[in-house]
Amino acid sequence: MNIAAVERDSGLPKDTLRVWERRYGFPAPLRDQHDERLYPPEQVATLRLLRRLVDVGYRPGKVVGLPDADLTRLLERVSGSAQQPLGAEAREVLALLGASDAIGLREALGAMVLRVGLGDFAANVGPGLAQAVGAAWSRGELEIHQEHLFTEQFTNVLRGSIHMAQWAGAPRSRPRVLFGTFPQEPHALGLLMAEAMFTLEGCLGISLGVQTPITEIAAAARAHQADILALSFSAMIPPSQATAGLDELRALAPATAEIWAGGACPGLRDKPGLKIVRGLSEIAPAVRAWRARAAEPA
Amino acid sequence: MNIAAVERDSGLPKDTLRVWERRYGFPAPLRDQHDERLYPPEQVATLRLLRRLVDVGYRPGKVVGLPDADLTRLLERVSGSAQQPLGAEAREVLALLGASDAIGLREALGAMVLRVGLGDFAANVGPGLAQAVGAAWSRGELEIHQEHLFTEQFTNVLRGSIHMAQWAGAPRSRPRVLFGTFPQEPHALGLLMAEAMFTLEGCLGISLGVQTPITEIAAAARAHQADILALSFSAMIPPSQATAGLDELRALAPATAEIWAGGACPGLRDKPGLKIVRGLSEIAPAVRAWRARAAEPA
DNA sequence: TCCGGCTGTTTGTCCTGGACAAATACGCCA
DNA sequence: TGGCGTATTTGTCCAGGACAAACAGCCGGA
Repeated sequence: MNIAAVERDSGLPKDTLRVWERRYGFPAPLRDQHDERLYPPEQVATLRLLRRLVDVGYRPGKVVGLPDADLTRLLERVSGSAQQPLGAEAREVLALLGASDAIGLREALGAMVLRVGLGDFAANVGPGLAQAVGAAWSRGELEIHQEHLFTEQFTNVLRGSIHMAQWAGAPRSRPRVLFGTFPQEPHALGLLMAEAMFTLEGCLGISLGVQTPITEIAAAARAHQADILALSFSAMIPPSQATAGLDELRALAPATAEIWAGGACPGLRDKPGLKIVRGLSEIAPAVRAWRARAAEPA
Repeated sequence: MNIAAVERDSGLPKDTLRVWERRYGFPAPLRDQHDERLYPPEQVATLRLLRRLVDVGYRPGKVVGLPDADLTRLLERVSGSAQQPLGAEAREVLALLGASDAIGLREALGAMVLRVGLGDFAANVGPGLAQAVGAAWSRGELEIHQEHLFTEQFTNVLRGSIHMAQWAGAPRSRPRVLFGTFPQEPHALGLLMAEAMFTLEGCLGISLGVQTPITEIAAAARAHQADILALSFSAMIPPSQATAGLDELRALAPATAEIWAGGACPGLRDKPGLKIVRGLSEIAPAVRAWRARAAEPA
């Protein structure tokens, strides 16, 4: 793999890959006949581990260069604290994915929504499933195509449920919420789960889908007279980019629109005009608080 | 805007921005107190125009450095030649997008499906709408966020219709069809329209979503015992990459699985084990032919 | 004991200018 | 007109230097 492929795969910018090599002696890629870096697959795998450790707060100088075994141990210590014993739902989903049973998977997910309700599903079960699938993938127990299958079926079930929720209950009302992700963020799952939570609260939601340029999110906020811009971040996105992008959006968006950011991206902080939503279950009370604020001055 | 922000916004890599400046004298960013590039907004807008011209085949050396008026004229010439008179549906959709009426748009698309039927919608109306929206965007009549809104609502309506179609009619049967796109191809619309056509023919469809690595598509073909691998290509993807990828997939996938490729990518050709589907309405007869072939040797 | 400010170190990102392979255009000949 | 070999264009890579922002560690005061 050449350096551009590794950048895509590991999420580490080319400059960082080169400077790590210079400073820490790792990665140590081979060279092709034209002296360009060629990364062996196992080094790319190690880089993925390092990326995750750095994301959770380890400093590169302390961990780059350590053998894989140590890195895995550190990661387990981190995720061990966050790791719950897998719920029955997660076990069922992993079993169906292992068997490549697409239809069974869709039916199982649909049944879960019906059993626990959309709110509980989107706020608790869904994130748990996504985390379990991601963890299984990073342990090598799932192939990429099985993760794709999960994403696809999960998306379908959630979209269908949101669609039904839009017609149920009271007619849609304010706040008008605009959903989107930044250009570097291709993951739609977090956005969809947030959309479900807002919809259940009776908000009027409009989604721009993933990977919308920041200037365009701001323009859409004006066009749709949005009250809230809801942005979703996965752990994949570098926190520095997320923060920089949020600052840029805050400068460009109308002052009447609040910006709410959430997701698995660590290191985000509240600022004037920017609200960090730490979990999906915070959305419902936050919407009620918004409505109280909106009613007050009137 | 610094160079990283411009890379995000224009889609042009940092290296390319610097080398254009060195070779063509444009962009000509200001410098901050630490000699780092600062791009004024109007240069970023010009870079977006250039990006689009390069994407449709112009060579950077010929267009970088030209004044904005010339670039706009060239862009108009490109989109003008492909322009057909707009149907009533397209005019309605463009009007709703212009008004940023998300709810009206969804209702209009839903009504279209009901009026002409899913098959006609997916095979004829849908591609026409997508083309009209793309053309309006390249003429500068639509903003990016309005195109995103269209994609999102179109996707929702189509997914909902496919979901209904799966429960209607005869129970799903072979061929088992696996849907996907190559890693460089992020567009899901073509794939969804194809999924609709196959579903209407009673096929058992399984989607991997977009941007699945080729090795993973092949692995999924085995896991799901797929009869047909359906790949979708937009005009964005370089034909050389598409051909190379299809050859690789043919080599990796099980011989029992046929590969069907379709979409707006020019220059694709039939080969042994590879079928090019030139239009969505070809899918129905092709599925019937597959079934006839499958029944014959038995 | 805890907290806020100060200082030294770490780290990511930017810089220049050079190089070359792949893609594309061009000229030539059949 | 169409196929083929050569010339040009173009994107991406390289090295090694620089510096600001983020961070850790220390210290003194409440």
